[in-house]
Amino acid sequence: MSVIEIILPDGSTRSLEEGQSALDLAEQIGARLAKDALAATVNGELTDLSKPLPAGATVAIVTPASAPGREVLRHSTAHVLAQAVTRLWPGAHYAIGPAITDGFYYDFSLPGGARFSDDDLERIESEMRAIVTENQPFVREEYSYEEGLKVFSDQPFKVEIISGVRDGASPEDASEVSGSVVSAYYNSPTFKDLCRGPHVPSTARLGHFKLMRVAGAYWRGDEKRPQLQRIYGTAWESKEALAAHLTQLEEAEKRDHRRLGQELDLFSFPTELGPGLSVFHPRGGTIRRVMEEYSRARHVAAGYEFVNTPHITKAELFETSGHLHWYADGMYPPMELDDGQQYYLKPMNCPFHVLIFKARQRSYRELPLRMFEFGTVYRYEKSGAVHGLTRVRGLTQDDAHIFCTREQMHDELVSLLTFVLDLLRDFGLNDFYLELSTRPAEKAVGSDEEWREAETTLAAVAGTAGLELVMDHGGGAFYGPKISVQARDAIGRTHQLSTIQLDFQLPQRFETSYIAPDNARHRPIMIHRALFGSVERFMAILIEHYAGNLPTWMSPEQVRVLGVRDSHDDYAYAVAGALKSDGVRVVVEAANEPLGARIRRAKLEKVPYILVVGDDDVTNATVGINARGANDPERGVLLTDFRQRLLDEISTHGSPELARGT
RNA sequence: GCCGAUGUAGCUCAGGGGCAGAGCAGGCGAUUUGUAAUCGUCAGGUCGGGGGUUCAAUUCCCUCCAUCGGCACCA
Repeated sequence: MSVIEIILPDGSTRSLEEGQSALDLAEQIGARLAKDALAATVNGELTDLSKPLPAGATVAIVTPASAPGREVLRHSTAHVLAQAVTRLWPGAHYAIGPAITDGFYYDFSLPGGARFSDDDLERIESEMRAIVTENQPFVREEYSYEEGLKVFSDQPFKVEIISGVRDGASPEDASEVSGSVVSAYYNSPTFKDLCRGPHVPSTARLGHFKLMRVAGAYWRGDEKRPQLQRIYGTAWESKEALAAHLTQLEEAEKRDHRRLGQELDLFSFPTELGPGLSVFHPRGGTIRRVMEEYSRARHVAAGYEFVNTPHITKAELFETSGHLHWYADGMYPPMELDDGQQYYLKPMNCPFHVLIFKARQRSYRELPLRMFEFGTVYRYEKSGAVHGLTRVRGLTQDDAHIFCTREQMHDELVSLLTFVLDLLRDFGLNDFYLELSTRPAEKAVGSDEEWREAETTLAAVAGTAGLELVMDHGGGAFYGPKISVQARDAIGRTHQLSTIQLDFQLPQRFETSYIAPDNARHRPIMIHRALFGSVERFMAILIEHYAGNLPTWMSPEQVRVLGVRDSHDDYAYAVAGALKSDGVRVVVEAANEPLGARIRRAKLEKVPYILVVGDDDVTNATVGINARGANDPERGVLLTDFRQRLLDEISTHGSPELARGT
């Protein structure tokens, strides 16, 4: 028997006999590692523990508490889910069941069109636990196409996958069916699944999982194909890791903007108005006003002109722009007037801004011409799509359109991108990456040359930001490609925020022109851009980012003053008056209740600064400061000092508690 | 739009074929408080809407609406 050398991740080498596996390697390294081992990476590729190792390979043992380890155990848990379902619903067809972030899912079609209900999850879960107890091995088998089709002849989704790869129709599945080899895993004589693997050695290695919910999902993600029953679950390497994940889900729920919007009295969705139509209460209205005022000031400084346009328009405008052709389904149906004229609620502001450009003849001297508007638009979102403030039917965009020459566009885009990122940072977001969305396969107008030029320009501009750039092929608008700024929030979720779109098409459709130095008409190009995207959605993202603890400059109520007894109320009002003269949003709550109760209420309302004033403060012109997120209150701070601290914090958009990490 | 779940007071929730419940919030009164809940009292409801079964429906059935979790969609 010949001996082979294996390289470990730290560069050291080990000798194994030919034909030995990663499990043998793990045993050689240590009993504990062998016990932990789930799978291996061989030359960077995940494989089963039992697979014989090739000579000279770099091998790492994959253990549960690692990203690849979790992926393997989640994927294996998905198989156990499928087996449990086939036991409980004989004749069930299973489609695909991958590992996903934090868990896994599996899609099924049940006999007789049966559907899972929430109660079924419990039954399925206990069946899964039985399978885990049975300690079933995962055994890999490989077949030719024809054998594979025979083995899975009673599973139509598997047959479709195998024959799709064989016929070259669905190359995306090629990894499950590599080359001409179909791979499958058996757990028991009764359950097998088409799968590229790898898997844990046995079901006994699983167990820290929980089924989360059932959902409908279209086969192949295609609305026109059958809807399957999807079960989502989460799975982890240990009881503790599972518990930590469930706790984290609860924490995320606590910062849900819909919940905080209710608790902090910011906004609501009166059922009288209809789905996706929000109203902002005074506190939410203040946050919104501060956001908008700050944005306006920055846009003025950046050379934008402010325009206003109506909410409805004749159909013709959106026929010319092309929106009606592509997006009629997403628009509110037209109002028909007596003379047969149709009017639409606007879903976009751009054509209006084009008309402003066209209102008179333009000279090259005016370019770049930057038109800004907080434009409220209405989109008929499908009923299942509306979601809090993040997906609504009436929204306000911080929308602007820049008209410039082709020569200007590159520099204009570069300075625009800087402007965008600076503004987002001022709102406390600072972890970004960029996405470049290119020409859609079908929904697109314009020539290949124009698209190429636009995409090349945007790619060059994106490169100047020094940020990670991700490609989103085919994700552009029908009239042009876009750069979008993606931001990670405080709990690591990413949100698509600002978009910058380059558009050669609308100026043509509207026959827009300016007079150039050569005294001839030239076509401007247009840049569409929104920084918040939608004011409503941006506010929702900020609320969740800060868990409702908005930085002082944005807080609806910045300071609340509490007298210890009602004999201190006069002083409390005097303190409030001084702060009000500084432009601070301050409220006094009179001493009708014990101090502790009033403090508690102010804390629950997430007021950044609670000032408590008593005898000492009246005498010494001081205040007691109980700052949001701070551990201990400060006593006896001179009012003049507090005013200065507060004004500094507000003007620098500071968030001391975020800095403290609370 | 599709699949599943949920809808009881302003909010959070209990109840389950036979008189509608709690805590918080709210009104009134008392209490005068130094850093996260003072006490008392009062009021508050077509049990999401409509239809059906029943002697009787908030409860069971159907349907519509809304919300939640997904899928699809997202200019």
